[in-house]
Order: sequence, then C-alpha cells, then structure tokens
Amino acid sequence: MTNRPLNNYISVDCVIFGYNGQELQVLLVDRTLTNEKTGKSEFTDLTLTGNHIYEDETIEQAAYRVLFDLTGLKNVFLDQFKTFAHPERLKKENDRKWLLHDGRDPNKRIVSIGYFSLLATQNITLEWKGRNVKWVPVSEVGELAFDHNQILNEALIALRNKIKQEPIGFELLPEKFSLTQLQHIYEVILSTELDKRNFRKKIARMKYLIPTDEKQTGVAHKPARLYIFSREVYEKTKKELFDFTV
Amino acid sequence: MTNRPLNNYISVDCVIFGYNGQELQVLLVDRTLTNEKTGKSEFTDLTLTGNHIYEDETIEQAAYRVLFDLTGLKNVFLDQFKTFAHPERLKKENDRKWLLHDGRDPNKRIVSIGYFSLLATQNITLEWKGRNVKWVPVSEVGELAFDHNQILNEALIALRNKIKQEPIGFELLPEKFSLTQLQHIYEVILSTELDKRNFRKKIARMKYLIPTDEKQTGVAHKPARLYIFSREVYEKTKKELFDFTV
DNA sequence: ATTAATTAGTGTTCTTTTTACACTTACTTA
DNA sequence: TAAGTAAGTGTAAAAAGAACACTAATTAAT
Repeated sequence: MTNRPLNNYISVDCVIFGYNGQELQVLLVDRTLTNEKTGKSEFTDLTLTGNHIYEDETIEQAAYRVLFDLTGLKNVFLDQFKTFAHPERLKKENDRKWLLHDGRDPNKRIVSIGYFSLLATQNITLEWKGRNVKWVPVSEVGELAFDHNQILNEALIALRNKIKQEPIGFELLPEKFSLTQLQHIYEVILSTELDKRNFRKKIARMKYLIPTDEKQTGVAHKPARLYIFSREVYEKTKKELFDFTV
Repeated sequence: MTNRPLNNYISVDCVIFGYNGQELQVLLVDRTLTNEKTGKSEFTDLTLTGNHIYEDETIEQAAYRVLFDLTGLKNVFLDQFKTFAHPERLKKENDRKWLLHDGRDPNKRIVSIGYFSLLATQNITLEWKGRNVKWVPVSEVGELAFDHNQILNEALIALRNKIKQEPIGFELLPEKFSLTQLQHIYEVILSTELDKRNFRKKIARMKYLIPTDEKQTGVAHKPARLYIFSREVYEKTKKELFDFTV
C-alpha cells in the first residue's frame, strides 16, 4: 500500500462518539495555525478527525486508518452516514488560511465522506498527528472549524436512527456491562428517560444479551450483574427484527 | 450558474424508482459504445442515471438536475443514501473503454454520491442526453454497467428503511390514490403481504391521509375511494412518530 | 456493630397495538 | 340479470407498552 493520497480534494471525516459512563462525548482535535515567520499562533479552534484517502485504499479503509492512528484499535464500529460537498463548506476565513497553509487550494471543492464510530472511552490513549486530542461532551461542543458542526449534527441523527434499529449501544461500553449502563446509553443518545422495569422487560427478549456470573465490585450499593453482548447470537437471531422505537 | 463540471472524478448517481401499479421499477439508460472508425457498436448495456457536478452547484442540485433533465419534473423526492468510491468500481473492461471514450482516465478513482428518488411513472416522457431510457422492474434487472448493481442494492436497502420511517410511499402514486394501491406499494417494497383490514386500521391513525369524495371510475368492481396525502398535516403531526415496522 | 446512603432488581394492572380471520357491497361485462 | 371482481368493514385473542413502589446488597460513616 502506498501512502500517496488520491488527491487533495476528497477526504473522510470521522465523528467518533464515546461514552464515559455519564454523557455522550465526541473526539475533537485542536487546530492551531502558527504563523511561520513570527512563530505566533494565528488562531486555535477545534475540528473533527479526518484524513485523505490513499491511492489504493477504499474510503472505509481510510476511515479505519484514522481510527487506528488515533486509538490503536481495530474492529471499531464504523458507519458511513453522509457525504458533504457544499461549495461554501470550507470558505470561512480561518478555514481558507488553514487550507492554504496545508498546501491546498481553498477555492476548490473538497468532498468529505462522513463516518461515525462508537468507542468505549476507557483505556484509550489518544494521539493524532501531534495534535492535541480530547473528548468533549456533545452537549458542550461549541463552534467548530469548517462545516463540522453540521457534520456532527448529521452524525447524531444517524446515530439515533441506527441505535433504534441495530444493537450498537454495546460498542460504547466495556466488554462486560450492567443493564443500568446500557439503559443509560439509550437515554443519553435518544434524550429520553426510560423506565427501568420496562427497559429490562424489553431487552429480556433479546437473546444476544448474555448474563455472566460476575458482578460489579467496589461500588457502595448492591452490585449489578454484568452482561456481555454476543454477536454470534445476534447474527443468528437478527431476522427477529430489532426494534427500539421509543 | 456555469455548466463547467467541478472535475471529472466526482459525480452523482441517481437510482430512480417508479411504480406502475404492478411492480417496483427502476430507470435505466442504454450505454452503447460506438467505434468511431467503423461506426459499429462495440457493446450495449445498461446504467443508472448520473452526472457530473457543476462548479457552483451542490451535489443535491446536481441530482435534481439529472431528474429534471430526464423528466421535466421538479419537487421530486430525493434522498442521499451512500457514496461509492471503491478503487475497482469502474475497472471492468467495458467500463474502462467507456470512460476513455468519454475523455476520462479509467485509472483515476471516481467517487459517486448515490441518491435515490421516487416517481409516479404515469405521464412521464423520458429523454436523457439522447440515450434510450426505460423503466425496468427491479426484479428483472440483469447485470448493469460499472458497480451499478451494488448501488441499486444499497438504494433498495435505503428505500426499505426509509419507507418504514417516513411516509414516502405516496411519491410513487398519482395525487389521488386508493388505499389498495398504497398497500400494494408497501407490499412490493417490503416484499411482504399485508392484511387488508389491519393495514387500513393502521393507516387510519395517520391523519395526513385525507379521503376525497372521488371514486375510481371505469373499474369492473366496486370503485375505491380516492385519498390524498396532506404534507401540511404530516408536518404538523409528525412528532407522533411514523412507524411502519412490519 | 449499627446506621445511612445508594443503586440493583423485581411484578402487576391497564391500555394500546398487533394479528388472524370472512362476508357484504358496488360496479362492469357478458 | 347473472357472474366476476375488488372494495370495504368488525371482533376477539395475543402481544407489547406504560405506569408504578418496594426489597436486597453493598460501602461509608459513626
């Protein structure tokens, strides 16, 4: 595989969602433009992660590569949700400066294919192209670079649709998790409150949620039983439509 | 607006679905490569419709333009469903010849943004770039040019998902339609059989289906009452989740 | 050792939705 | 006027959804 980019005008943008047990987060990286003569910073703001597509790589592989470079993880959940190509999408003043600095022509159209992915945030070391990477609660995201607020919004819509149809909530949790944690994921993503008993009744129907013998430890209350998600069982039984309409 | 394409390596592909009262159809166009010296046809096959994106136009506008050029219609239902960019997607022998003939470099990656749209097939005159255009039942589509079989499949998946969530079945029907016609649309798209009484009970909840005083004429049986879809009522009431899970 | 604090875990009733199922009505054609 | 055809309609049983409150198991503080 070569590392030559296909061209400068097509890229993937990855909206990486994480969950820390409290809130839905998104991975953002600092974008600092340093004036090469004065050495001073012209501006600093935040972007989503993204990258070029290499010559002999699929767009999906490019998105996986971004994720791997960031986290060292493979087999991450990834979903292509929308492509962004509005003529004005990168025409804000700072965006133009940044593109120029990066050797790209800010007058050319840049097409970006949006992927979103889901990660359990625990135990992940973040590092990306020497830029500062951080988790930001989705509810606290301010103005982002480029059209990244729009991309984030569309990713959220796609995530909400997807989680109602397919069991992807597990991707945000450690391998073993409690039902309360799982419920909280749905509550946070769908911005709704769910009744504990009704929630458990509903997921009791889903055979791919396997109880283990393990319990939480070190918590100052009755420890919760831990469950695992069985992808095998899911694949076998998925004709029985997953439906999490709330 | 200029008519200069952005570049030769990005395009929209439109999967245009139609319904003729019997089956779900898709619009295909003949692709005939004529040898310029001999005047003989080198091959003929079928493609979806697609086009370049002009310099100052959004991708959505480009897709609308394809539809307008084909049908003379505006305000057609259109949904961006997936982007295709596999390195090998246009590498079949005939595809390479076609691209060369069209002045494009078959070794370059061509990114195509897929839209699907829905049309009532009645009263539409089809004409596109002098190429022969025709409706083909989806179940009878053979091998298509490029990766268009894959694009069609993905469009079908997107259509099936969408029609369960949003009232788009009407887009395939004339303005006034019977409930049996509507039911048939769902049956055809979801490949399922629905019970007439249960179907009617279900849609009776949907306020935006407005009965008219008109009935079918010229049918050799009890004439069906005709209904219209009220987008206004739909927009007002859509918080009440549309759910057509079957 | 006891108590307070905290979250886990569990069932029932009522309402709504889904499913299965068969006959009469209105129109055209022969 | 009879035959053919699709339209239109109701009921009962099963499944799913919604509302609701107490006991159990653990740690922390005293």
